[in-house]
Amino acid sequence: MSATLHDVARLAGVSIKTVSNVINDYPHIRPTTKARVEQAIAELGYTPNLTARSLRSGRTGAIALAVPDLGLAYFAELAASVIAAAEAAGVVVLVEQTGADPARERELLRSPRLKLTDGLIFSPLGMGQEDADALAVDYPMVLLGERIFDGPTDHVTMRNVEAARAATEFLLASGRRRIAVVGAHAGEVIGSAALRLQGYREALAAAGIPYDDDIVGYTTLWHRANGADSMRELLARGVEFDAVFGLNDTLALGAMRVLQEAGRSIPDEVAVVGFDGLDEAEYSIPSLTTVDPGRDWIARTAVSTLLERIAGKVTGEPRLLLADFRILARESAPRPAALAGADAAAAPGDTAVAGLRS
Amino acid sequence: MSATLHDVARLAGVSIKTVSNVINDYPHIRPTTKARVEQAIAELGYTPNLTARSLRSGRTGAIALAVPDLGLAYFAELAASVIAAAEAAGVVVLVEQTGADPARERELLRSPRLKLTDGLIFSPLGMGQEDADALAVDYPMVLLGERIFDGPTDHVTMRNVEAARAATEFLLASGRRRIAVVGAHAGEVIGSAALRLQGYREALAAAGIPYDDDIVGYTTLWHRANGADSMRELLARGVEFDAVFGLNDTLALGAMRVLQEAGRSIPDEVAVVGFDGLDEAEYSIPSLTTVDPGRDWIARTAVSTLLERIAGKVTGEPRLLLADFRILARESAPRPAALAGADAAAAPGDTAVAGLRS
DNA sequence: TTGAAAGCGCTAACAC
DNA sequence: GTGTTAGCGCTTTCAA
Repeated sequence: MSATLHDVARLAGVSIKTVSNVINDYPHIRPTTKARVEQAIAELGYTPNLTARSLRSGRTGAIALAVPDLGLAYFAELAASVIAAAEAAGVVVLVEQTGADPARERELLRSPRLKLTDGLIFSPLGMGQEDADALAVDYPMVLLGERIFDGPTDHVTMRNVEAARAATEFLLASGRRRIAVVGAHAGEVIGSAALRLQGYREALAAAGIPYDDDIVGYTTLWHRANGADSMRELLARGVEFDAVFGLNDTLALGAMRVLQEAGRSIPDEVAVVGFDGLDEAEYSIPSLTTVDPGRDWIARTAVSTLLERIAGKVTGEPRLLLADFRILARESAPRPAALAGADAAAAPGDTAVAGLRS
Repeated sequence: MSATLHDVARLAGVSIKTVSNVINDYPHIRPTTKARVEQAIAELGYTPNLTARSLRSGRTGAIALAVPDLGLAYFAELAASVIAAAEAAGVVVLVEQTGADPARERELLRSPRLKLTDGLIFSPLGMGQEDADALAVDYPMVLLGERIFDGPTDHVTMRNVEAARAATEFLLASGRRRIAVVGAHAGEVIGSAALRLQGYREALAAAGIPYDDDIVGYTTLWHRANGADSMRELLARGVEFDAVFGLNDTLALGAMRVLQEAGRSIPDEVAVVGFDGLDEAEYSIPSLTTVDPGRDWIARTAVSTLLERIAGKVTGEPRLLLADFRILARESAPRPAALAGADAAAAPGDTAVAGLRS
């Protein structure tokens, strides 16, 4: 089978310690010895056995990422970013799907399979604030999302309230006054839906516009079908609105479809804004104005934060790290003239409107 | 730190072998002994150290999945299916992204990081037939996709030619005669684009319709923008067509957008069919008729085949395993009456039209 | 600058 | 039925 340190040492005529030193770039090795060892390594095609190294060192060089489902575009793109960031740091990513099931999420936290990794980036969708204690695990962990706050671990997330408020203000600045919402969750206090709805309400309040629950569509899930169903229900009820704020892009795309079927022109009759900055929002018809909540920054920061904890470089209190956001103005809700000055660097064809320091 | 077998053995007053026996469900243990050990395990919160077990047993309980990019919907959905299938089998999945770069793909095959896994499910997009030899690795591997055939490993893939031919025949049966293609690759012989184009040509030939390269759009990538660009170019050239076959769903969705911008009604003036059976094809406007190439079966089969090789249950020649496909008829190209009898079980709202035994 | 040897936590012969 | 023991391949004191 595969060659071991002993094989290399024997061939090079040195001890395994010397070979180990060469592999680990220990500085004080005589160049001739080093050359001889490297020659032997090449000759045998030796690669270190990472399992053995892990057992000895206590580090695996792998991290785990737990998301609800890679079939959900947001989490697929998040995972892509996390894996890319991890690779740049030389670690590998083990991906788990929890199906947004709180029981499976809790179970995952205690799973022995995590022993194969040095730490976990955890994006729960089923667990809630009442499960905060379950996050007190004995391995490094970084929490994502907005299901649980003030937990015992580092937490990297987005500015939901501010970003949703900015999206709403964007519509208000466009002259819209009856802004429907798609994707609210009844009774939720924290969680993406509640926080984004709060931002929406803050913007309305600041503009002196009363909140009207009649134009708020409630859904349980955030799939495209839910956005479509919710919009159908709004139309069926005959309520009036001149804009729609989809609490995520998928909902907004579903709602947009139904609006078009119903013959409402976008953005003339109804402007539509989503949330998530999904790649596909750029290619819908019409292209979807959306809030990029800083997904890529979140991924990179989650990885670097986790690796710092693993390395023991940071040992203080759990930190809350918040990403910048920006509004990507597209066809479904063009940038109002009033916000023209707020332009900033953005993807070609996009117009960045707002951003906060993290 | 974490408790070990020794700790448990000491607490239970037995040897570590007995503890090991209990953990591994060795049958011949006295019930009282077993109970005592289990009590000690619970008391200490013992979980086995999988790294140590791996070193000893030579198995890690993890497999690797290498795909181009999780940002591509097809691969995200494939990964979701693979992870689900692996979890059902009790193994965990380490996901690598190669960016479809042939150099990175070749490098990955020799990466020591794979030592952390028992085998690899590899979906190359950059490597080609000329790299077949590079697939001769010394660990179990299952190949996906259609970049390389007759390689030294098991290969699980779809019936590209037959499925594309069926999609084209579906359009022909609808009375379409000028079927444009979006996403062809110039000079390619194998690979998804070439095989699907071949199926298209076979269908035309069987129907006695001459192939016309003027209505075949060539692209390098298969993103939505490429489908849009390709369609724009077709429209600009003023060529006539009454249907479009997108060589994947993403291309078809991009093309559909441009058709709508140009005022061509779908499916009346132009029928559109995609390929991949992506979830999002069901929610576009109009919903997209597409070929489900059996992605879920491919994922499950890849996992089970790999695990069989790992277990050494199978040792024969490399196998080629082909998935069934079916056409999901939707709004962009309704099922022609001539194919009405071919209906079969399918997702609600879908109409399955064709399928082959694997 | 290099070597010898212990041991990470577990499994699996082999003994009793 | 249960205990002893020898490693899996590596890192890491400690000596030389």
